[in-house]
Amino acid sequence: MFRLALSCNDRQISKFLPLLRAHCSVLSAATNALQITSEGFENENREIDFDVLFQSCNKLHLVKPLHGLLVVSGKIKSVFTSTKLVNYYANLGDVSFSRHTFDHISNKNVYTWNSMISAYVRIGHFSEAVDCFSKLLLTSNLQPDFYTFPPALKACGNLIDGKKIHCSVLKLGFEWDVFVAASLLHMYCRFGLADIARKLFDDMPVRDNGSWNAMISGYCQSGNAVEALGVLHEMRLEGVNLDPITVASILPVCAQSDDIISGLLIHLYVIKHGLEFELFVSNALINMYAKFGILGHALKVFDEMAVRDVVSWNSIIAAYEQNDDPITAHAFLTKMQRVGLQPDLLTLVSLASIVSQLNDRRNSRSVHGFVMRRGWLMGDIVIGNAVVDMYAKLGVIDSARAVFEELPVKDVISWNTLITGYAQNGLSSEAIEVYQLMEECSEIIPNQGTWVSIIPAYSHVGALQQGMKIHGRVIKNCLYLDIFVGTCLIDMYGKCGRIDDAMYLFYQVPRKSPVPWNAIISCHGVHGHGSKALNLFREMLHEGVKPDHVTFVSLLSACSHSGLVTEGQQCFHVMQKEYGIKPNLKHYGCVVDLFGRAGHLEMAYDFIKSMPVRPDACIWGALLGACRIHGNMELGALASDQLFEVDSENVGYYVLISNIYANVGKWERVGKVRSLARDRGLKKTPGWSSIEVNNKVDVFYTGNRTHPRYEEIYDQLRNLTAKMKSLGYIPDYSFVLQDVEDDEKEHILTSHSERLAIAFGIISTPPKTPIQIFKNLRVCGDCHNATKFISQITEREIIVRDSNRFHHFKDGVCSCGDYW
DNA sequence: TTAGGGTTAG
Repeated sequence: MFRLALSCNDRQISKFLPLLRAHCSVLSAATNALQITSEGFENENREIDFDVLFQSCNKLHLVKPLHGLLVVSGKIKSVFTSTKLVNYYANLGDVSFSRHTFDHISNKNVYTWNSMISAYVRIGHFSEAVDCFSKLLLTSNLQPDFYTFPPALKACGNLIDGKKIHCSVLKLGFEWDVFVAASLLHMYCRFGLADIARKLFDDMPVRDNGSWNAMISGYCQSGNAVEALGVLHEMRLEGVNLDPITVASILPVCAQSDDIISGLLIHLYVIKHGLEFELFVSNALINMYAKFGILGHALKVFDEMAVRDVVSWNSIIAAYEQNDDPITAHAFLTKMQRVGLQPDLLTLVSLASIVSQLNDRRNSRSVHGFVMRRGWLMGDIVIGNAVVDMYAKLGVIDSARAVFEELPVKDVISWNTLITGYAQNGLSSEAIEVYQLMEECSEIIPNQGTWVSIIPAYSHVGALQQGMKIHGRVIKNCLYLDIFVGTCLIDMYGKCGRIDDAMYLFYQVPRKSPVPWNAIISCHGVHGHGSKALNLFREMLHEGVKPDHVTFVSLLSACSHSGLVTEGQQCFHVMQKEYGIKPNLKHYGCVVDLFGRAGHLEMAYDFIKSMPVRPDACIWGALLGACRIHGNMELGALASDQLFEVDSENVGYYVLISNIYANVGKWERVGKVRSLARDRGLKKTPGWSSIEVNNKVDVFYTGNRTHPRYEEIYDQLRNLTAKMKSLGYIPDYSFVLQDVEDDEKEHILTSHSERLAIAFGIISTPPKTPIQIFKNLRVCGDCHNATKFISQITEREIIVRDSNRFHHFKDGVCSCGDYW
């Protein structure tokens, strides 16, 4: 409309005015004012009274067309009037109209420029604001004033520009203007030069609340929580009262530094000084309580608010979403829409997480569509990353990848999200590939999140050498004392068989939280060092660290791997009685495993029957696994019946039960189970083993003949088998699950993936050096026996990690004592 | 007649 009006000639305009008046005539007071003004416009060649015009046109939504008419006819002579229009459009959020207006003002003054700069800043278009500021300096003959600097300082994107602006401030003598000074303080803090800010602050002749707030929020935004609280303390000592802005700045600091006491005291101050009905304050309180996990307090603040904006709603939604209550979070979202508030970008960020927590694949598509239709996916990286994360968590990793590829800008979090997505869906090789692609982008600098996502992927495929390289970089970045990175490294060394290194690292990292303890206990567990795991648990208690539910999973599983039945039972008891931890299905599964592995199959079954919750597939799976080890076909059949009722999709269980039948030669039943699996469209997970030689991971599938050195590998295996037999090795055909002749059975056993990997290790590493391999499923019993012989013949230490635990072979024996 | 310092995020 505006553009249309600009292209009108005088005749057209005079035709348009009566239409305008006719339109206005339906509205009384405003219309009168408009009528008088526009008559004045028509009859007299004088400047229009814009204030009157504004008031009336604003109500009628007619500012734009009138503005067009007035500009064209040259009625706006005063630069103040036209600049006012720049601000008018900016307040409407229509910065392109502001710019259009701005560009048509021929006699701009500094007020005009200031208005344009701050219009850009207000909507966050900082680079345009900086451009505008530079043009003011370079192309106009005007000088900036003290209104120009605060928005310019807010907009500047780097320290160099910031310092230039500071010079300009000094030259013009605005340094001690409280507004300009606060902006300078904030700018220096933002770019990590808090000491320069502090010096300026100390030198200020006059300080107001804004100066103190700038210091506090500056410290806070550069991550210096302690200093921020320090400034707050000084402020109190000088008798300055906190205003709503101080409170809204400091509350996130309390949350960030986990300082509940300060948070509560500030809330008390808020109530005492009547600040509790300030919107920003309430919103900040909700967020703080949510971070502390005190949802009751967050809800109380929310309930008592007289006015709520979209931030309030987003905050209460995120509070529940981030505290594992997606259902309540979603209920708030529905309420928010019911009161007529439109969700914004951050609402959708929460919704993406809610949908993935609810495992709701159908609605994930709607979220994606909604975000795309609004154009947010292309414009904002946070929502883009949230959508990638949503798909990854739902296991729809191809969609996650597709969204990732389409993001116009990718930051380190986008990459970390995708790497974690692959790793957590068991696709470690893909995770590693993506990480390597990321390393090729020079503009992306890996951070803590990157290490936490890539280290587990390396440890999953047993790439110790690659993992150690990452360890080196972590040390360089001083992140080795970070609890999360440290724990990943402990886990990696443990899973790669380097338990001493894991222990060394464990004693370096902070150990106040149970997280690193859980990792080291679990490491000892999978190595079959049950007593050591129990000792570590006692040490943990001695150091005053409170165990959590994960600690007991690690501990129970450690006991079950080492056959410590009594100790395991005690742990299960202590967990409930002393620590008040209600057992979940994982704990129950460990106990079933504890009894089952030790051969107490009836005890395991009785335990399942006594459970207060419905057993899931893992529970029956544990019993079935135990039946496989101890060859109990009857109980195995019972377990599998129950299993297929709760989970008929997991192919592993079909394999287990068919193994039990094959073991006792019931080939007919084997055939039945297999065809059942086939009918349900399930394919057996192929077994593979991997080995890392010279920084490269080689993967072998059973019977694999595609490896470039396969002939040498099979030669090596033939030689070994001959030597093994002379030492008393007898192949155990019960591990061959096909009904074939004995010759063929021996060949099948020899080409199991674990044996191919071991043979490859023997031919490609120096004699007598240790070999470490990884198997994705459980190691086969015959291979276990064979490896004992191989370790004796080759005088090598052979470490095999399977999906269950470690087997450490040396001099013809295994550390697990054949208990696994 | 324009300005500072403020709450939510992957």
